Amino acid sequence: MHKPASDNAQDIHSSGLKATWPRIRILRLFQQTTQRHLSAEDVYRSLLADGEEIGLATIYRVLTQFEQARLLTRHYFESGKAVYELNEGQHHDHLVCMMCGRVEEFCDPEIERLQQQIAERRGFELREHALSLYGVCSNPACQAKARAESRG
Amino acid sequence: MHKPASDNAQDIHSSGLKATWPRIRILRLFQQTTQRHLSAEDVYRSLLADGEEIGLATIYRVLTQFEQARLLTRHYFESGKAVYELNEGQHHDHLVCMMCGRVEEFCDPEIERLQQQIAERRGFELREHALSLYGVCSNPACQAKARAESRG
DNA sequence: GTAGCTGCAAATACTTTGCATAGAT
DNA sequence: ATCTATGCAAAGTATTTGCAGCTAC
Repeated sequence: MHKPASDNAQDIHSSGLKATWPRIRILRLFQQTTQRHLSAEDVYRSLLADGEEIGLATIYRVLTQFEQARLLTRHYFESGKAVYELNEGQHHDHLVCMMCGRVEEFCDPEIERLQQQIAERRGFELREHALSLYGVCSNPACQAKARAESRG
Repeated sequence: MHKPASDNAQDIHSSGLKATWPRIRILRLFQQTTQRHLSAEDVYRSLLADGEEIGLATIYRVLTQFEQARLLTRHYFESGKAVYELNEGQHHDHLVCMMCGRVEEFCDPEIERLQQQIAERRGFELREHALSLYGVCSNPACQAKARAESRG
């Protein structure tokens, strides 16, 4: 049985999940989109725009399963709603623009080391962490918006 | 007009809010409780247990106002629901036990400095940040629970 | 063939809002 | 007296679940 080079069905299958069409499409979306961080609603609308009508309930279920299978990771970003991103093994943190919502990623080994040290010193066995920086990005539109808000 | 030494009505009043009974009780709860981080529901139940029946809607409104007035700060802690804590001016980050939910606070100037540096380097004007470490605390019950879970 | 998956609709959890009444200054 | 706050109930968003039919293996 031959499979296309970029077939993600294997990734799904090796997580103990059946390689169904909705799952293949959802995973592919994360692999191909330029917008790395997507909410359930974002996924629903993206697929719909692509001609795939997949029920929201299914999307929520699949995102949860993918997170448990460590294909995706989940974040909250102070927004009260979850966003997911492709888990590519390498840990990283986030820098979020409060004006346009753009998210950049970074990883600072020194910060990682200090975190580990802090946890140890307090008798915690560190399992994971979330560091998000919020600010205003270099886009002039964002800076203008920020000024307008502070006047507001 | 005299007021008791620890009267928090002033704090409320100087934020442009009327010093009403619900507000006084809610702020006092944060000032006196040992559990620093409370959700709206937590506040509702604490006050109820104390004989104060204050509507949930009011609690949500007051928490939002207090946050805007910078008397409280809000966090999400990856839980999908907001928790608030007293804002005592000094910034700090959080260390959360994934087993018992206990939250410790810490502040590491070196991490703060590195964050600032990372934001600058990418042209972001840093406004705020959230760093939460998740792990298992030193309580033996938590460690046992962690082992049980990993056995699945 | 069968265990596991999907869609739908209903349920749940958290939070916000409209409106009439009550309260603070 | 006036402007604001509260309580209730209803609406809104985000997410989960029960169930009957469909699909991958």
